[in-house]
Amino acid sequence: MTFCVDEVLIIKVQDAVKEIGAELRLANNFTCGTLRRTNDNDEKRSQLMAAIEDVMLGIVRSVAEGKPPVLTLRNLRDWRNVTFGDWLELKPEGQASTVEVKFSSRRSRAKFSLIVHLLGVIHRLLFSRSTCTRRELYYQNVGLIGSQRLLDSAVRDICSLLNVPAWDLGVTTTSKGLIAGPVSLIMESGDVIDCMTPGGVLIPQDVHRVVRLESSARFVLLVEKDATFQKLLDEGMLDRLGPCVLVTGKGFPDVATRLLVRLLWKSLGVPVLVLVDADPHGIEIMCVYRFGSLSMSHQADDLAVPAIRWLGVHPTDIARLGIKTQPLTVADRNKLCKLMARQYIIRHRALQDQQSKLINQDQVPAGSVIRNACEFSSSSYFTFTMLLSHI
DNA sequence: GCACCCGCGTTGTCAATTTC
DNA sequence: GAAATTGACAACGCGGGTGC
Repeated sequence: MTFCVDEVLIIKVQDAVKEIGAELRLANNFTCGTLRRTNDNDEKRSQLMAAIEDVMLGIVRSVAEGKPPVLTLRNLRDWRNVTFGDWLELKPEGQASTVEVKFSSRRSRAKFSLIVHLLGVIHRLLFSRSTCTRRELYYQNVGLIGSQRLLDSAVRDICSLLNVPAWDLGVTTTSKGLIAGPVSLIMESGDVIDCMTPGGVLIPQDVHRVVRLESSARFVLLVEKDATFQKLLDEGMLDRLGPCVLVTGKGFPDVATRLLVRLLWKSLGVPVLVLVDADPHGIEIMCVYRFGSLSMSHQADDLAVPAIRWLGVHPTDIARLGIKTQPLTVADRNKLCKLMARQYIIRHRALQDQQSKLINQDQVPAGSVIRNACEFSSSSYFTFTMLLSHI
């Protein structure tokens, strides 16, 4: 059988785009999307500062009345606290189970102090219209915070308490994702980030300040690993697949990457395809992009892209493509069982079937299929092509 | 007052990744 | 290899409630 790799790649990706129902755009037709109105910012900032002052006043009142102050937060670690529509969503106050952070309790006193300290820092950030990364916050007061993990947890709790995303509070995370392709990000400041750069560009950590996108892309392709991302660029896939945008979160995607993918999908209206390994972690990474995560369930409507299409590698591809495998470990099986209990897997029969297949065959690919496929030896290139032809 | 149990918070560990 | 980002879970210890 003669295989023309270029044609298969191009035709099959186009088929996927058509199948999803999006309109294909001609290469020179630019799509523009306006994302946010910046004149809302001052009003929102004032509201947030008032909300923080209310929390502080509540604490002061408790102390004045001789009562130990308590912060009541929705529990962000309980799967029973999220509902699933198109993505994971934290139940509203009154319906979600809560945790109480009490100053009177020896266990939670440190957390209480940290949250109050951070509320003060955030108030100053809002007042001065500045931003700060979590890492910067951590190093500003290592003694009080203790560990980066505690800080992350406290920031998430504050977001849940105030019911706003962290970027609205001026707290950002250092981004690690990359983007490449015919897309320009126009920032609030007027700066333009051109992503048509060899090797891609680092996704800005202030994605929330992107006010406009311009692109001729017909689809967005998410890849799990940076090695795959670089290889696809080196092989000229941006041209060979047609105008498209490549994005990688380098493993589990950070907030900025997820936010940008969501913005690309919403503003350009193009299909989003994802390429991950056929192992429990690959599936979980795909689910984080598609449905959001538990601990960020209070911000999922800004981060989840429910229209994402799983391009592969599917567990059903393992036998069909003759991929080398190794037995599932106990940890793999445990991970799969927990994944299968999640609402989004239960609701999506196709995902459930793929996971069942993985458990039943008791095999996962040996090593990274995606990475190996992108080494582009004649046989692995064939494997990669077959994956795309499967969509 | 003591023993027991449950829930919660913290810590450690593991998974993916890259950079230095 | 260490340190950084993200995700999750298990184990442990402590506090508080309950029953005797």
